[in-house]
Amino acid sequence: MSESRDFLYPEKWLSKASAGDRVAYELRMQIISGMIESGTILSENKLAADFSVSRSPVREALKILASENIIRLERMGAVVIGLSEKEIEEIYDVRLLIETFVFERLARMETSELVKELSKILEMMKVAIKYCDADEFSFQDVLFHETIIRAVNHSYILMIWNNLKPVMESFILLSMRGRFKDKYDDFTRIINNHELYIEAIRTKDRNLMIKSLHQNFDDVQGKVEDLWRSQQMLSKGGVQEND
Amino acid sequence: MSESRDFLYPEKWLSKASAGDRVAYELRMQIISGMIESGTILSENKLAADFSVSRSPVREALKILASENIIRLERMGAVVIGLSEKEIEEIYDVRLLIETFVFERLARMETSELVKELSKILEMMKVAIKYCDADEFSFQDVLFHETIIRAVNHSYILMIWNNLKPVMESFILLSMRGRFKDKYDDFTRIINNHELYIEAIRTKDRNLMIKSLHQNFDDVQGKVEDLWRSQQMLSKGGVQEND
DNA sequence: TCAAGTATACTTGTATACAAGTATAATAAC
DNA sequence: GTTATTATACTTGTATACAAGTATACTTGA
Repeated sequence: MSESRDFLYPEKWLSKASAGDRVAYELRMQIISGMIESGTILSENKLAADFSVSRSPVREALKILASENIIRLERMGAVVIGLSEKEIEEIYDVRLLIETFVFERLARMETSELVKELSKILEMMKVAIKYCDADEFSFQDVLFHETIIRAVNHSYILMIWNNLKPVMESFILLSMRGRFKDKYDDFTRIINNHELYIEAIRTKDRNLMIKSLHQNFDDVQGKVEDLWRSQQMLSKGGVQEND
Repeated sequence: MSESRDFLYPEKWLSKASAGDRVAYELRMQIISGMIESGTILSENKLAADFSVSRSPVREALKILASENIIRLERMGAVVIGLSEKEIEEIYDVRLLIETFVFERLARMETSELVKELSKILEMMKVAIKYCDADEFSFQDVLFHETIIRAVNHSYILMIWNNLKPVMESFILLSMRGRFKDKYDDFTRIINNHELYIEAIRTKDRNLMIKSLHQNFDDVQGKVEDLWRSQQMLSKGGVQEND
């Protein structure tokens, strides 16, 4: 296949990565981009040949991708699941779940340091836009949310994030690369939303946070209704001291 | 070390497991039980020798345990994290998060089949109690919650569960084994709580579900306050249609 | 032409070998 | 005695080899 680029995943992000990680990152990009179609059966030997490595790192990569739910390990071969609309919605459900959880914790913490950190990342994002660097922009975007999540110091919430992150990162990366071509003005909206998010954290305004979070999802995907449905789910999560 | 049993994890649950899985299951039990102390540095070679397998399955096991957050892979050796009070609270946070999410979905579904399934599992639990089979009881207990989660067909929520499950299972297993010795009457309470849970699903009574879920956590751990704190977190998760 | 059995070319899982890197300990220089 | 350097015994990551199992295709028999 004569692709314009040899690797979909930014090579400079792989400087210290092992061969297994490299295979995982690249394979993930190929799956999420649709370059490898859902339903395809992957063979360890074939992948090893394609990537010019032995089966060991390939096995490692397949285990990782299986834990991320984008492939399914079966008796014979690994079946590609990929990211359909359903999966993307589900990822948003989970992001909404954990970021809402995190926000509740933040509301009881000193957040001035975090706000400063986030502002810095936002500046970086602006620079990335200025120089049309989609990859850098995506990196900072993911970092923005990771920084918020890390701030509450919750190892099992972080565990969920770590499981979700690679898929999200790949998805955002592909999405942003597309937008830098034809929807350049989207980015001012994205920046505004992130500013809203920071403001929500600063003032501990829960509603503002939910709003900006939803708009952020919106920015990546362009769908609204389902997200607000999830949000309604959470809003019904109250219990009126029935004890 | 002259333990009364050679393996902590029930061997009959490992009938189709690979050597890597076996090492993971057993190592996890040893870590969670405290037999291997937090801070211990595990060596691949030493573990391979201890378990009489090669490094390949050991590496696999360490990767699994690292993704479950009970060890941390570093440059030289794997450092045991284990389950302190903090981690247990965090696991409960996550369970509360996902089971609440799941319940909201269930509230909009036909649940008669699920209720029937859960009733069956509950019967099994009763039999396990009758015959003092702590392992079987734990198995059914975990299955009970997994059945509920699977019912909503949400692959990314299931992904979180799959990551959490082994640690939970081990923890419950150890906890229940202890109770069958000295706190036998705890089990009638546990059964009651599960009946409450089923009733909550049947009648789609959210408050009842939250109540029984908390009592269930309570049953495993014996702590209340922190759980109700988490619950309060969720209850403040509402948004008043600010759009 | 069709059924049954066998052969073959796959598959996974595990063991082992090796290369490259890192910490510890022992030795040498001062 | 202290510091610097070398040697050694670890470590991880990757490649390769092999055993056991499974699906496909082919052959053999009717």
